[in-house]
Amino acid sequence: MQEALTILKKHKLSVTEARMAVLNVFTDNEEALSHSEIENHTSGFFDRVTLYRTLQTFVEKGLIHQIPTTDNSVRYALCKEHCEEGHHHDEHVHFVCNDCNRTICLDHVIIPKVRLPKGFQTSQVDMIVKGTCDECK
Amino acid sequence: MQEALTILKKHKLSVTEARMAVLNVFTDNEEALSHSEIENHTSGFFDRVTLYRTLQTFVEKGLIHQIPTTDNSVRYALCKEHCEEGHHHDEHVHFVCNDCNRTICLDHVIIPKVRLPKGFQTSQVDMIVKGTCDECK
DNA sequence: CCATTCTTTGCAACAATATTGCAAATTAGG
DNA sequence: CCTAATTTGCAATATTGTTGCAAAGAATGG
Repeated sequence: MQEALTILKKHKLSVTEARMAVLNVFTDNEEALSHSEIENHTSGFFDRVTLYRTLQTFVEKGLIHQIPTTDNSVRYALCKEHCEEGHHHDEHVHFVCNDCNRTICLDHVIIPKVRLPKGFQTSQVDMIVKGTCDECK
Repeated sequence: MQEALTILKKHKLSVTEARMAVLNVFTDNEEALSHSEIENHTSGFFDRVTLYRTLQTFVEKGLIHQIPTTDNSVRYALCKEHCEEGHHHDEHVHFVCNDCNRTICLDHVIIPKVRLPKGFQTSQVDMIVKGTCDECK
Protein backbone atom coordinates (compact mmCIF):
# COMPACT_ATOMS: atom_id res chain seq x y z
CA MET A 1 0.00 0.00 0.00
CA GLN A 2 1.21 3.43 -0.91
CA GLU A 3 0.09 5.37 2.12
CA ALA A 4 2.18 3.49 4.66
CA LEU A 5 5.29 4.00 2.59
CA THR A 6 4.64 7.72 2.35
CA ILE A 7 4.19 8.03 6.08
CA LEU A 8 7.42 6.22 6.84
CA LYS A 9 9.44 8.34 4.42
CA LYS A 10 7.87 11.52 5.68
CA HIS A 11 9.14 10.68 9.12
CA LYS A 12 12.55 9.56 7.88
CA LEU A 13 12.17 6.00 9.08
CA SER A 14 13.70 3.10 7.23
CA VAL A 15 11.17 0.96 5.44
CA THR A 16 10.81 -2.52 6.86
CA GLU A 17 8.28 -5.27 6.58
CA ALA A 18 7.17 -4.97 10.19
CA ARG A 19 6.68 -1.23 10.04
CA MET A 20 4.75 -1.43 6.80
CA ALA A 21 2.52 -4.13 8.20
CA VAL A 22 1.78 -2.26 11.41
CA LEU A 23 1.07 0.96 9.56
CA ASN A 24 -1.29 -0.88 7.25
CA VAL A 25 -3.18 -2.20 10.24
CA PHE A 26 -3.73 1.38 11.30
CA THR A 27 -4.73 2.69 7.90
CA ASP A 28 -7.12 -0.25 7.46
CA ASN A 29 -8.75 0.28 10.85
CA GLU A 30 -10.32 3.51 11.84
CA GLU A 31 -10.30 2.64 15.52
CA ALA A 32 -7.55 2.84 18.05
CA LEU A 33 -5.92 -0.50 18.73
CA SER A 34 -4.21 -2.17 21.64
CA HIS A 35 -0.95 -4.03 21.42
CA SER A 36 -2.65 -7.41 21.41
CA GLU A 37 -5.11 -6.35 18.74
CA ILE A 38 -2.27 -5.25 16.54
CA GLU A 39 -0.58 -8.55 17.20
CA ASN A 40 -3.69 -10.35 16.01
CA HIS A 41 -4.15 -8.15 12.97
CA THR A 42 -0.63 -9.00 11.86
CA SER A 43 -1.40 -12.68 12.37
CA GLY A 44 1.37 -13.08 14.87
CA PHE A 45 3.78 -12.84 11.98
CA PHE A 46 6.18 -10.66 13.89
CA ASP A 47 7.82 -11.18 17.22
CA ARG A 48 6.11 -9.57 20.16
CA VAL A 49 9.27 -7.64 20.87
CA THR A 50 9.34 -6.20 17.38
CA LEU A 51 5.85 -4.83 17.87
CA TYR A 52 6.75 -3.22 21.16
CA ARG A 53 9.70 -1.53 19.56
CA THR A 54 7.84 -0.56 16.44
CA LEU A 55 5.02 1.04 18.40
CA GLN A 56 7.52 2.81 20.59
CA THR A 57 9.37 4.41 17.70
CA PHE A 58 6.09 5.31 16.03
CA VAL A 59 5.02 7.15 19.17
CA GLU A 60 8.39 8.85 19.53
CA LYS A 61 8.46 9.95 15.91
CA GLY A 62 4.89 11.14 15.99
CA LEU A 63 3.25 8.67 13.61
CA ILE A 64 0.81 7.46 16.21
CA HIS A 65 -0.48 8.66 19.56
CA GLN A 66 -1.41 6.82 22.72
CA ILE A 67 -4.81 6.82 24.33
CA PRO A 68 -4.99 6.26 28.09
CA THR A 69 -7.21 3.47 29.37
CA THR A 70 -8.42 2.14 32.69
CA ASP A 71 -7.87 -1.47 31.75
CA ASN A 72 -4.13 -1.67 31.39
CA SER A 73 -4.23 -1.91 27.63
CA VAL A 74 -3.01 1.35 26.17
CA ARG A 75 -4.37 2.01 22.72
CA TYR A 76 -2.71 3.55 19.72
CA ALA A 77 -4.13 5.55 16.83
CA LEU A 78 -2.70 7.11 13.72
CA CYS A 79 -1.90 10.79 13.93
CA LYS A 80 -3.62 12.81 11.27
CA GLU A 81 -1.12 15.56 10.76
CA HIS A 82 0.84 18.21 12.55
CA CYS A 83 2.22 15.66 14.98
CA GLU A 84 5.89 16.28 15.39
CA GLU A 85 8.62 14.30 17.01
CA GLY A 86 8.06 14.43 20.73
CA HIS A 87 5.11 16.74 20.54
CA HIS A 88 1.63 15.61 19.59
CA HIS A 89 -1.07 17.89 18.33
CA ASP A 90 -3.86 15.38 18.54
CA GLU A 91 -6.02 17.43 20.79
CA HIS A 92 -9.22 15.67 19.90
CA VAL A 93 -11.58 13.68 22.08
CA HIS A 94 -11.42 9.91 22.21
CA PHE A 95 -14.58 7.90 22.55
CA VAL A 96 -14.76 4.44 24.08
CA CYS A 97 -17.94 2.48 23.41
CA ASN A 98 -19.19 0.37 26.29
CA ASP A 99 -20.96 -1.94 23.86
CA CYS A 100 -18.66 -2.73 20.96
CA ASN A 101 -15.61 -1.74 22.96
CA ARG A 102 -14.13 0.25 20.10
CA THR A 103 -12.02 3.32 20.75
CA ILE A 104 -12.78 6.03 18.24
CA CYS A 105 -10.93 9.25 17.47
CA LEU A 106 -13.43 12.09 17.25
CA ASP A 107 -11.11 14.18 15.14
CA HIS A 108 -13.47 17.09 14.92
CA VAL A 109 -14.29 17.32 18.59
CA ILE A 110 -11.62 19.55 20.05
CA ILE A 111 -10.74 19.30 23.71
CA PRO A 112 -11.80 22.51 25.45
CA LYS A 113 -9.24 24.47 27.40
CA VAL A 114 -9.47 24.39 31.18
CA ARG A 115 -8.21 26.80 33.76
CA LEU A 116 -5.85 25.12 36.19
CA PRO A 117 -5.02 26.27 39.71
CA LYS A 118 -2.05 28.56 40.14
CA GLY A 119 1.29 26.94 39.49
CA PHE A 120 0.15 24.14 37.23
CA GLN A 121 1.54 24.12 33.72
CA THR A 122 0.04 22.10 30.89
CA SER A 123 2.02 20.18 28.32
CA GLN A 124 -0.59 17.73 27.09
CA VAL A 125 -4.27 17.00 27.51
CA ASP A 126 -6.30 13.85 27.02
CA MET A 127 -10.05 13.53 27.12
CA ILE A 128 -11.80 10.17 27.05
CA VAL A 129 -15.54 9.93 26.79
CA LYS A 130 -17.25 6.62 27.49
CA GLY A 131 -20.73 5.70 26.42
CA THR A 132 -22.59 4.27 23.46
CA CYS A 133 -21.36 4.96 19.96
CA ASP A 134 -23.43 5.91 16.95
CA GLU A 135 -23.46 2.36 15.61
CA CYS A 136 -24.45 0.67 18.86
CA LYS A 137 -27.13 3.04 20.04
CA MET B 1 -8.67 5.23 61.95
CA GLN B 2 -12.24 6.30 62.06
CA GLU B 3 -12.72 7.55 58.54
CA ALA B 4 -12.00 4.26 56.82
CA LEU B 5 -14.50 2.46 59.01
CA THR B 6 -17.16 5.02 58.22
CA ILE B 7 -16.59 4.71 54.51
CA LEU B 8 -16.85 0.92 54.58
CA LYS B 9 -20.07 0.96 56.57
CA LYS B 10 -21.56 3.64 54.40
CA HIS B 11 -21.06 1.37 51.41
CA LYS B 12 -22.28 -1.72 53.25
CA LEU B 13 -19.03 -3.58 52.97
CA SER B 14 -17.83 -5.94 55.63
CA VAL B 15 -14.95 -4.60 57.65
CA THR B 16 -11.74 -6.50 57.16
CA GLU B 17 -8.11 -5.83 57.86
CA ALA B 18 -7.18 -5.59 54.22
CA ARG B 19 -9.94 -3.17 53.33
CA MET B 20 -9.19 -0.95 56.29
CA ALA B 21 -5.51 -0.89 55.41
CA VAL B 22 -6.11 -0.03 51.78
CA LEU B 23 -8.57 2.70 52.66
CA ASN B 24 -6.11 4.16 55.10
CA VAL B 25 -3.50 4.33 52.38
CA PHE B 26 -5.92 6.43 50.38
CA THR B 27 -6.93 8.73 53.20
CA ASP B 28 -3.27 9.22 54.12
CA ASN B 29 -2.23 10.05 50.56
CA GLU B 30 -3.76 12.83 48.58
CA GLU B 31 -2.50 11.49 45.26
CA ALA B 32 -3.88 8.75 43.09
CA LEU B 33 -2.02 5.50 43.49
CA SER B 34 -1.20 2.55 41.30
CA HIS B 35 -1.58 -1.05 42.33
CA SER B 36 2.12 -1.44 43.04
CA GLU B 37 2.24 1.74 45.07
CA ILE B 38 -0.62 0.52 47.21
CA GLU B 39 1.19 -2.77 47.60
CA ASN B 40 4.22 -0.92 48.89
CA HIS B 41 2.24 1.33 51.18
CA THR B 42 0.75 -1.73 52.84
CA SER B 43 4.26 -3.17 53.22
CA GLY B 44 3.39 -6.23 51.21
CA PHE B 45 1.40 -7.40 54.17
CA PHE B 46 -1.44 -8.64 52.03
CA ASP B 47 -1.44 -11.00 49.14
CA ARG B 48 -1.32 -9.38 45.75
CA VAL B 49 -4.54 -11.14 44.86
CA THR B 50 -6.30 -9.66 47.84
CA LEU B 51 -5.35 -6.20 46.69
CA TYR B 52 -6.64 -6.85 43.20
CA ARG B 53 -9.93 -7.99 44.59
CA THR B 54 -10.14 -5.22 47.15
CA LEU B 55 -9.54 -2.53 44.56
CA GLN B 56 -12.04 -4.13 42.25
CA THR B 57 -14.83 -4.13 44.83
CA PHE B 58 -13.96 -0.59 45.85
CA VAL B 59 -14.36 0.55 42.25
CA GLU B 60 -17.59 -1.38 41.81
CA LYS B 61 -19.07 -0.03 45.02
CA GLY B 62 -17.99 3.52 44.27
CA LEU B 63 -15.42 4.07 47.02
CA ILE B 64 -12.64 4.82 44.57
CA HIS B 65 -12.38 5.75 40.91
CA GLN B 66 -9.89 4.79 38.25
CA ILE B 67 -7.72 7.20 36.32
CA PRO B 68 -6.66 6.16 32.82
CA THR B 69 -2.97 6.16 31.99
CA THR B 70 -0.77 5.59 28.99
CA ASP B 71 1.72 3.45 30.84
CA ASN B 72 -0.36 0.45 31.78
CA SER B 73 -0.51 1.31 35.44
CA VAL B 74 -4.06 2.41 36.16
CA ARG B 75 -4.32 4.64 39.16
CA TYR B 76 -6.97 4.82 41.83
CA ALA B 77 -8.20 7.69 43.93
CA LEU B 78 -10.73 8.08 46.68
CA CYS B 79 -14.13 9.35 45.63
CA LYS B 80 -15.20 12.45 47.47
CA GLU B 81 -18.91 12.00 47.52
CA HIS B 82 -21.92 11.36 45.36
CA CYS B 83 -20.27 8.32 43.82
CA GLU B 84 -22.79 5.56 43.63
CA GLU B 85 -22.50 1.92 42.89
CA GLY B 86 -21.67 1.60 39.22
CA HIS B 87 -21.89 5.29 38.52
CA HIS B 88 -19.15 7.74 39.34
CA HIS B 89 -19.66 11.46 39.67
CA ASP B 90 -16.02 12.36 39.88
CA GLU B 91 -16.10 14.73 36.98
CA HIS B 92 -12.96 16.56 37.92
CA VAL B 93 -9.70 16.91 36.05
CA HIS B 94 -6.73 14.70 36.89
CA PHE B 95 -3.26 16.12 36.67
CA VAL B 96 -0.15 14.04 36.05
CA CYS B 97 3.17 15.71 36.80
CA ASN B 98 5.99 14.90 34.42
CA ASP B 99 8.52 15.68 37.11
CA CYS B 100 7.43 14.12 40.37
CA ASN B 101 5.14 11.68 38.58
CA ARG B 102 2.30 12.24 41.01
CA THR B 103 -1.29 12.02 39.87
CA ILE B 104 -3.39 14.69 41.50
CA CYS B 105 -7.15 15.10 41.65
CA LEU B 106 -8.03 18.69 40.87
CA ASP B 107 -11.34 18.44 42.65
CA HIS B 108 -12.36 21.97 41.85
CA VAL B 109 -11.56 21.89 38.17
CA ILE B 110 -14.70 20.59 36.54
CA ILE B 111 -14.50 18.87 33.19
CA PRO B 112 -16.27 21.03 30.60
CA LYS B 113 -19.07 19.51 28.56
CA VAL B 114 -18.38 18.71 24.95
CA ARG B 115 -20.75 18.35 22.05
CA LEU B 116 -20.42 14.93 20.46
CA PRO B 117 -21.40 13.99 16.91
CA LYS B 118 -24.91 12.72 16.33
CA GLY B 119 -25.59 9.30 17.79
CA PHE B 120 -22.95 9.30 20.50
CA GLN B 121 -24.18 9.05 24.07
CA THR B 122 -22.05 9.89 27.07
CA SER B 123 -21.96 7.91 30.27
CA GLN B 124 -18.63 9.01 31.70
CA VAL B 125 -15.87 11.48 30.98
CA ASP B 126 -12.20 11.53 31.93
CA MET B 127 -9.79 14.36 31.44
CA ILE B 128 -6.09 13.99 32.12
CA VAL B 129 -3.76 16.94 31.97
CA LYS B 130 -0.02 16.38 31.92
CA GLY B 131 2.57 18.97 32.74
CA THR B 132 4.39 20.42 35.71
CA CYS B 133 2.65 20.65 39.04
CA ASP B 134 2.68 23.57 41.43
CA GLU B 135 5.36 22.03 43.62
CA CYS B 136 7.74 21.12 40.80
CA LYS B 137 7.58 24.27 38.75
C1' DC C 1 24.74 -3.24 -8.71
C1' DC C 2 27.86 -4.16 -5.05
C1' DA C 3 30.07 -3.54 -0.61
C1' DT C 4 30.09 -1.34 3.75
C1' DT C 5 27.83 0.56 7.60
C1' DC C 6 24.12 1.20 10.41
C1' DT C 7 19.55 -0.21 11.80
C1' DT C 8 16.15 -3.54 12.73
C1' DT C 9 14.62 -8.10 13.87
C1' DG C 10 14.10 -12.57 16.34
C1' DC C 11 15.39 -15.46 19.89
C1' DA C 12 16.11 -16.53 24.56
C1' DA C 13 15.84 -15.56 29.07
C1' DC C 14 13.72 -13.15 32.46
C1' DA C 15 10.70 -9.92 35.16
C1' DA C 16 6.49 -8.06 36.26
C1' DT C 17 1.64 -8.12 36.26
C1' DA C 18 -2.91 -10.32 36.18
C1' DT C 19 -6.39 -14.27 36.76
C1' DT C 20 -8.69 -18.48 38.71
C1' DG C 21 -10.07 -22.32 41.85
C1' DC C 22 -10.19 -23.92 46.21
C1' DA C 23 -9.57 -24.64 51.12
C1' DA C 24 -8.98 -22.16 55.39
C1' DA C 25 -9.85 -18.11 57.99
C1' DT C 26 -12.63 -14.29 59.17
C1' DT C 27 -16.92 -11.48 59.46
C1' DA C 28 -21.86 -10.49 60.17
C1' DG C 29 -25.92 -11.38 62.42
C1' DG C 30 -28.86 -13.62 65.17
C1' DC D 1 -21.26 -18.11 70.90
C1' DC D 2 -22.81 -20.48 66.55
C1' DT D 3 -23.84 -20.61 61.83
C1' DA D 4 -23.91 -18.96 57.17
C1' DA D 5 -21.85 -16.17 54.03
C1' DT D 6 -17.96 -13.60 52.71
C1' DT D 7 -13.10 -12.78 52.33
C1' DT D 8 -8.37 -14.20 52.23
C1' DG D 9 -4.03 -16.67 50.98
C1' DC D 10 -1.87 -20.05 48.40
C1' DA D 11 -0.74 -22.40 44.28
C1' DA D 12 -0.82 -22.73 39.66
C1' DT D 13 -1.11 -20.51 35.38
C1' DA D 14 -1.63 -16.91 31.91
C1' DT D 15 -0.54 -12.63 30.06
C1' DT D 16 2.25 -8.73 29.38
C1' DG D 17 6.61 -6.14 29.23
C1' DT D 18 11.99 -5.78 29.12
C1' DT D 19 16.93 -6.63 27.88
C1' DG D 20 21.17 -8.41 25.52
C1' DC D 21 22.97 -10.22 21.66
C1' DA D 22 23.78 -12.34 17.18
C1' DA D 23 21.87 -12.59 12.57
C1' DA D 24 19.25 -10.49 8.95
C1' DG D 25 17.91 -6.64 6.43
C1' DA D 26 17.95 -1.62 4.77
C1' DA D 27 20.31 2.62 3.35
C1' DT D 28 24.20 4.91 1.36
C1' DG D 29 28.09 5.95 -1.59
C1' DG D 30 30.57 4.64 -5.03
